[in-house]
Amino acid sequence: MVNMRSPMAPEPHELSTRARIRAAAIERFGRDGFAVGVRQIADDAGVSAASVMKVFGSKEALRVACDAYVFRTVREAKRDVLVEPGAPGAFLGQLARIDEYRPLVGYVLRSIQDGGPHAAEFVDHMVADALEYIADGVAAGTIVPSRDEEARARYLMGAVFGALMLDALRPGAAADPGERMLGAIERTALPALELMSEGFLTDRSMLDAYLEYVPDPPVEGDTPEPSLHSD
Amino acid sequence: MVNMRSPMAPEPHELSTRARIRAAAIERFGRDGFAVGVRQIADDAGVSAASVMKVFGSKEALRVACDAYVFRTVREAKRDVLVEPGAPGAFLGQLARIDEYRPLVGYVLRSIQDGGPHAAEFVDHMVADALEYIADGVAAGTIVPSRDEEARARYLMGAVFGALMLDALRPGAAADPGERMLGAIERTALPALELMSEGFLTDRSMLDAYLEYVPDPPVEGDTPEPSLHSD
DNA sequence: GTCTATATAATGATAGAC
DNA sequence: GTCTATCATTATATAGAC
Repeated sequence: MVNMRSPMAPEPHELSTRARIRAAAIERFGRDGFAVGVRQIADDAGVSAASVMKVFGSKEALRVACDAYVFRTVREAKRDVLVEPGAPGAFLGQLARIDEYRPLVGYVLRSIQDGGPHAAEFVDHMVADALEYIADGVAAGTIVPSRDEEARARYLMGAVFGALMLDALRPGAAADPGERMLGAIERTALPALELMSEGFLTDRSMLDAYLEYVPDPPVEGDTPEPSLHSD
Repeated sequence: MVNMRSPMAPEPHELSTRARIRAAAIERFGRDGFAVGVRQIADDAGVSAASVMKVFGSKEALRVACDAYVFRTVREAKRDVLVEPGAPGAFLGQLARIDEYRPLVGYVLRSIQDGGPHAAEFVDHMVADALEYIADGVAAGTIVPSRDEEARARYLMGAVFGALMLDALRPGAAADPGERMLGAIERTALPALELMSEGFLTDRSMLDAYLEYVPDPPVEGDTPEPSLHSD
């Protein structure tokens, strides 16, 4: 295993004040949203609100620091995951470790829910990454090609975060704030895998009707005819 | 056609103060989120902030009134849509009318993003409705059955709202706040229909691996065997 | 009923002692 | 560097004139 420590605790015995505040902020922002006060974060970190301002300068600067840390850590984690080949066993093995990244995923989800430029950057980068992985799968023959790969990658990203968002709203979800991540994956994995493996509609009449209604993809740029058309 | 007027303007020539404020609040809440101030809503409605408070009592009460109105209107709209049989032509015909409901959909999306009990109620009801429609499709043979219908209905709802959420974040989306709804549908319909009609993975090894990993659905309560099973 | 003016509470941010 | 105490702003909400 490449990385045993939790991504939230770079030094278990002692963290710098800056790192401790940042970890508390990621946790709070992810759990309660960005409207949470600096005093709450300061309390969680065991310092005063004035110290938070001294260290980071402003609440916005604190958020930017959280963004940068989450962005970098998630990126490294994804690289680690992709070192393993895409066999189903490895896929399931990674699932068991995802709880370590629960605060990070919660932060990203909150950022997307909040909207704004921070979220747009997160999303654009994740969509770009997903496009690469999906292209590899298409080339390897494990993934069905799409008429608009970018739109599909974006849709799948939206499905992932939308499922997490709605799972957090299910009856009795607010009671246990620590549980979320793995439980949400488990409740989401089955329908997602079913949909991806077995589909949803039994025939293509809806898709064909739409393709006739809009012959070429409504994307702004290019790719009007993917190479896989055979009619 | 059952309802030609926009659902936001019950009386084009003159609205009551209460209805005018409520319409402005739905628009603002949906566009900018619930952190928007009462002053902004009052300005949009052409009244003072004090009048808003006089009429509704509090900002929370205003939001509750908006919730109730949106909930009721969306419910009526869905019933109108379902009067038509589920043919692809009717489906596409309804798409052309969805822009009328853009403020309502925007409000619901914001409510879900915001979280809390309001959103939970919206979602639970929509999932329950989706369960019915999907059950009809499964019975009619147009929809593939699932091992956990409720989890799938919830996942599909999450995919819809997640796609809308991410579409609002795409590069250059904030510039034209009025465009959103139909454009988002168009950019989302193709990958959604592809996924539902043609699937995503070319074989079932991932799904089978998951089913071996977790043989029975991880739902908390009941419905291990819905009555529509025929085995 | 609608307004102006104000009360009250919470926020981000700053000053200055230690 | 960290704290207590405070400022300035903004939010919801209220009081009272017209």
